[in-house]
Amino acid sequence: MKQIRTRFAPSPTGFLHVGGIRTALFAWLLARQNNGAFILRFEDTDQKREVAGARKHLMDSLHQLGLDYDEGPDIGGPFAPYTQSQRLANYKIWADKLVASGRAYADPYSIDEVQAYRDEARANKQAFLYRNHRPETPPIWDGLRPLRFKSDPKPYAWTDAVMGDLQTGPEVIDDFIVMKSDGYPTYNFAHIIDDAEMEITHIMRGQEFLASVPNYLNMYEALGLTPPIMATMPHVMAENGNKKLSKRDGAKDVLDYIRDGFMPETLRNFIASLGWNDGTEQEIFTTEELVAKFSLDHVQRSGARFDEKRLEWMNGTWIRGLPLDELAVRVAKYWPDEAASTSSEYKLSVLGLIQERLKFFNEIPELSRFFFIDLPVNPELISGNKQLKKFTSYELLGWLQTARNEIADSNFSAADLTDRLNRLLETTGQKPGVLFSLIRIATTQSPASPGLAETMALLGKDRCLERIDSQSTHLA
RNA sequence: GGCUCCGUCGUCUAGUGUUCCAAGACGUCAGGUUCUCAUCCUGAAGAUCGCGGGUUCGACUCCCGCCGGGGUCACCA
Repeated sequence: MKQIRTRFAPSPTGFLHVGGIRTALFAWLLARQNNGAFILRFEDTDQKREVAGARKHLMDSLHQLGLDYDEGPDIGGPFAPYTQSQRLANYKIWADKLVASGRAYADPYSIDEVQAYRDEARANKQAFLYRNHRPETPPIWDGLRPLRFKSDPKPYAWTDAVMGDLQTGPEVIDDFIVMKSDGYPTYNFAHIIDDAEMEITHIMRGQEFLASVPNYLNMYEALGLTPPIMATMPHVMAENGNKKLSKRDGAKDVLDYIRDGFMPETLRNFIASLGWNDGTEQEIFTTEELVAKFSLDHVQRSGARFDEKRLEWMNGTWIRGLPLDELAVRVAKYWPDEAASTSSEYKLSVLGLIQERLKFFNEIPELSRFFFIDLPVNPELISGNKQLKKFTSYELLGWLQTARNEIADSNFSAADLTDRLNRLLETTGQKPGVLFSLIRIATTQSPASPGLAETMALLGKDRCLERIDSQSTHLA
């Protein structure tokens, strides 16, 4: 059996959002699952749209998501180069073939003339077809005019690995441009040549190309090539509205998610779940499971909406599933500045306490800051507390002093603190909701914290007593 | 407008003719776990399967029409 070869072929015009990376992920999964090859190719035939730094950014995105490619612009491979602007000679050969066989001709019209035809079609509420204006005696192609495909309009029926059986009539076939007047090929032509020369077996691409497929089929015929298997992915839609996810509408760079502390495992799991499932009710998939279970015929035909809440939930699940020491390695650069001088043992303990409430790594500073520095006393924490605001400062101060005395000679193990805190409930006659809230606010100056005893144990006696004293001074 | 794809809880999905007055997950709400936040557990609300016709003993599942949404009709990909 022929080796399965898939490719991801972006144009270096910007970053990759979730919709874009999904196409890459599916192509990667199919290759890995079949022991095939995954290829990266840059489609840079429109120099005007090129964005500086986009190539590197694209490769970084793939690397950071763990979608390693076997052949590509930077690493080469048996069919190098993998950048279209470096393959101009290849396209020229095939274009000449087309001319020689009478299947391509120079476009004699000016841009304005073609536009006039287009406007006319639009005014008549018809689809524009260039071939309705196909010149009878086109000039010799000199490379300065666009070269057009002389299409052979006919109906097509084909099978898309995702969409199933599809068919169209001859009215969608047209004389599209093969070579632009600047000497570069169009995507429509170049990708066909490259995929053939690079022996690509499966083409995955977005739904926006579906309408062009019959034209490609027509071109494959004219070139005497066998089309690869085509798999059309439904769109990933933006959270609001009915539009597909796009940079214009604020789609986020996948690298931003990585930067915010979403794990690659999560991203792979989540992005795969947008439009694919294995037919069961499983939600969490390791990448190994994804590779083993992925299949094109389980890819959804309808568009999927991107839901960031679900992403956060999934990342939290992945974070909780990680061994503490491994999590520590991953979050190393997410600690607040104030943690710089603390030991890794201390940070590991903090991490142990906040692991279960972490949704993404960037939340670490706000969740952990009070473990590293003394936050200023914030009176609103008490005045805004439903339980505490009913009491006078005098009452609160009294309980705080009682508490201070009780814990002053504790060994500050979590167990001992728990005992003493329980004892305090009896001596003060207060509910935990009152007493513990008070102590928690005093020792953390934060609206929320991990369990009180564990938090205090980790903070240590000196810090706790000092903070209780600061709070007391404010109440007095 | 032509062509084309899609249409199950707010969201992601399960469901390929009789087991579905439709299942799971996220989110939401309520309760429990000696404080908060989170986790975990329990429960609730939430889709007349876009609408209307067929076919069939039986349809979310097949067929037709309609409606709604998307895509495309570039010397962009």
